[in-house]
Amino acid sequence: MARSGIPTRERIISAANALFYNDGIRGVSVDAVAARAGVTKRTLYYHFRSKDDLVAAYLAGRDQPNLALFRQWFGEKDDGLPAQVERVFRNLARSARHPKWKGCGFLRTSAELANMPGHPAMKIGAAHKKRFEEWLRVTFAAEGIADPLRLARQILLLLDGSFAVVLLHRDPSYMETAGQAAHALVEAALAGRAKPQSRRAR
Amino acid sequence: MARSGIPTRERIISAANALFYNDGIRGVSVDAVAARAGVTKRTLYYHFRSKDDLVAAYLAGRDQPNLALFRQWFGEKDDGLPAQVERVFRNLARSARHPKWKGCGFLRTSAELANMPGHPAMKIGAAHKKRFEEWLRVTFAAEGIADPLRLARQILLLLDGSFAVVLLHRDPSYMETAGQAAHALVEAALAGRAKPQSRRAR
DNA sequence: TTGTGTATATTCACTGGATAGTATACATAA
DNA sequence: TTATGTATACTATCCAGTGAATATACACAA
Repeated sequence: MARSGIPTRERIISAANALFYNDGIRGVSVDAVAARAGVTKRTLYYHFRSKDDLVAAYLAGRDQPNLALFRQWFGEKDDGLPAQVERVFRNLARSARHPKWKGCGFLRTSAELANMPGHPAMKIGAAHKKRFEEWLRVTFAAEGIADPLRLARQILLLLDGSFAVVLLHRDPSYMETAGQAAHALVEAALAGRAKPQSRRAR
Repeated sequence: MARSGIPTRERIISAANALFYNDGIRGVSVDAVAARAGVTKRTLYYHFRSKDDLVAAYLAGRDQPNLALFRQWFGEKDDGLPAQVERVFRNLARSARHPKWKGCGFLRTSAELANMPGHPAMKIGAAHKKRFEEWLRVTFAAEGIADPLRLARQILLLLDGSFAVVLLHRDPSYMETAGQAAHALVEAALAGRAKPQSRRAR
């Protein structure tokens, strides 16, 4: 049972989240996670079979909240597809200005574990990005865009590119540049569709 | 002096390159680099002050060859800016199909060392990407594109995005998708320029 | 109400191995 | 003989994972 109100397992994942996101996987010891969670290492190993298991749980815990945030930014206003997509980038730029921001946890973990393609964390990261891509694809398809998967992937590429570039340069304005590119690509795709559907033009 | 023809320092950097690129920075011990270079650890520490110093040398050694490769791909044929830019992505996709490919060493290192913004490797990585961006900008400016820096950054974002995405999904076709997006953005920028300069249209 | 068994949850103390970096000495060439 | 380069052997620390015991909660019988 938990010492505080929050169950032990949740506290461990929360500690892992803070530490892994900030310092990377190999940069954080299991002892450090246990200490931050206020638990002994042996307790941690009661709840998680191994460090790899803990890493997987860390990423799994970021999946839904992340997607929800993107959907929220996108849906804040119904001001047309190009503007909605661009708004995601602008909000991301705002997040990236916070000093604790360290890029995308999924991408950073996959970069660190690139030599272990079968690692559970890699699968969770890939699945997360696929879910994001699929959400974009469905959204674009509903607007009658001719090749919604291609456009979804192009937006994803700009998004993940901006994670990488901003992490390197510490200059969030790249995210606004990416947003402009995304705006242009979506607009061009809308202009090329067969019959305008359901939405007034911007 | 070197045991073989190649000087010791070069052999160490070459060993570091192979190991760090494949397994990441924290995934490789100094002992492993020394062993691969056929040198004792003490010798390594004669040539490099610390592991961080070695990491910096590893990245510095990748800077020019990388840029030269991009320039070569771009310049293979003079078939118009959009096609030239897209060819870089297609060649990159071909590289990415090799089993030893593990993304961009600069981006992966920056992802791993994201919590050490002052690390020399971060500065070298940032400088490398800036040099690439600047080469694109100059190239675009010579073609009379209105906002060459913005276009250069958008191409860079697509490129680095494809590094990240392909590393995660192990699906190089994303690079071709990125190339198509880059093609479209360059073409749109060309269409919008004031007066067509120096080059026949495609 | 009290006792008892059992599964869950947690702790302390430890192991075996890896790791970054060093003290010291030896070799070789200008 | 002095600067450069290389080797052997060492230190101090950290780290993933484990063995064995203990504590708590709860179901159920007396």
